[in-house]
Amino acid sequence: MVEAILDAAARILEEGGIGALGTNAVAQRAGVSIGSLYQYFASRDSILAELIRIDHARLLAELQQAAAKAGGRSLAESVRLLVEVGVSHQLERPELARALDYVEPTLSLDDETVAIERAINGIVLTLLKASVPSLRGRALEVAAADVAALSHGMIDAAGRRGETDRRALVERVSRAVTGYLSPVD
Amino acid sequence: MVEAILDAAARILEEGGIGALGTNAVAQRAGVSIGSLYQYFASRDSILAELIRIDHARLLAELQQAAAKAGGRSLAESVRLLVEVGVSHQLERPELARALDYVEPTLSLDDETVAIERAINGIVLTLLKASVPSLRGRALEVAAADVAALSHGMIDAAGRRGETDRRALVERVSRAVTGYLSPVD
DNA sequence: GTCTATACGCGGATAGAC
DNA sequence: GTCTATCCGCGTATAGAC
Repeated sequence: MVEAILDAAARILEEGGIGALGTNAVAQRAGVSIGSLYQYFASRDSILAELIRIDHARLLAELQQAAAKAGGRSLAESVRLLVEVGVSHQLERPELARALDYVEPTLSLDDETVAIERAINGIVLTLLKASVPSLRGRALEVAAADVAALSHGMIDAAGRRGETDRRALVERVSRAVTGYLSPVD
Repeated sequence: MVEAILDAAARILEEGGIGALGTNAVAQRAGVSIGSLYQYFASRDSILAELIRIDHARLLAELQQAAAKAGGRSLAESVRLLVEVGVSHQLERPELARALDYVEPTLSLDDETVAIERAINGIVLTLLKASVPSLRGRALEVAAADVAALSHGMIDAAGRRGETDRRALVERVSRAVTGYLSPVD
């Protein structure tokens, strides 16, 4: 039931954007009544918050796997592994990812989601710390934010253009990241 | 009058996001009645479209100036000049820029706005064509889209974090762009 | 637990007075 | 041309039957 509602909400989001996500639409799409929906979700926003939590949790798990695999390898290889995760995650459902990205800052997220986001940021920080020792303190944090933002920007734009060649995209994003980092080193 | 309405709409957008932009709110903020508003704008969306048109026209004008100034200089210097324009444009009113960015794809824009966007893209294409001769055809277009997207991603994220040091940001974005392009050359 | 029916408010848009 | 008043539809959320 909860599953059906979240699934319906995700589909509506990627087809019509945030403006199309109404409780009536979700209930109808999920094949349940509006009354039943409100037994499992307190509000429309709580549906969105749950979608975000699940999405981020999946991303974190994939990143942790990739980070474990990257342990000890070169910066270029490590970057590639993490970028692969980001690309796959975003290109799987580009419209959905984009809609969630937009709405996320406007929502009050629960503690668990906040913790997940901190953990994701931590993975990038750890990688940079290990691979680019000259980066420390605030410069390290800025660099982590920058590589995340430039990767995300490129991947999101590629998704909007309908790009489907993940290999090529991974290649270009990895190049941008290492290019950004190399003069620092 | 038109001016007052657009100004009010812009302020509401940057304070409350797209969800707060209602015709009633705009009219009240502008100090005019809802009836008068509808004499100058056919719908809520037409207000948004006009905001976007004006914003893009200003950006284009600034980019054209920068491109003229960049003529003949090195790739690094040319990139820096254009990035400076992008950073200044976005950091002037970060929330507004972000809201317009999001809503833009969902609107049906008039021909003039479309032409402006093509012209903006053309400036980047021209720069890359002149500075990186090895880029041609589709690879050139992809590279232009990539540098625009990675710049925009970094600048937008910096704006969201409240970063105000434009020099430092210009420096980092320029580094990312040239880093992305250098292995191609 | 799930349904139908409905209350409630809000936002877009219009009518008509001045 | 600008105003006030209002219509209308939609979306959230709830009440109450089954």
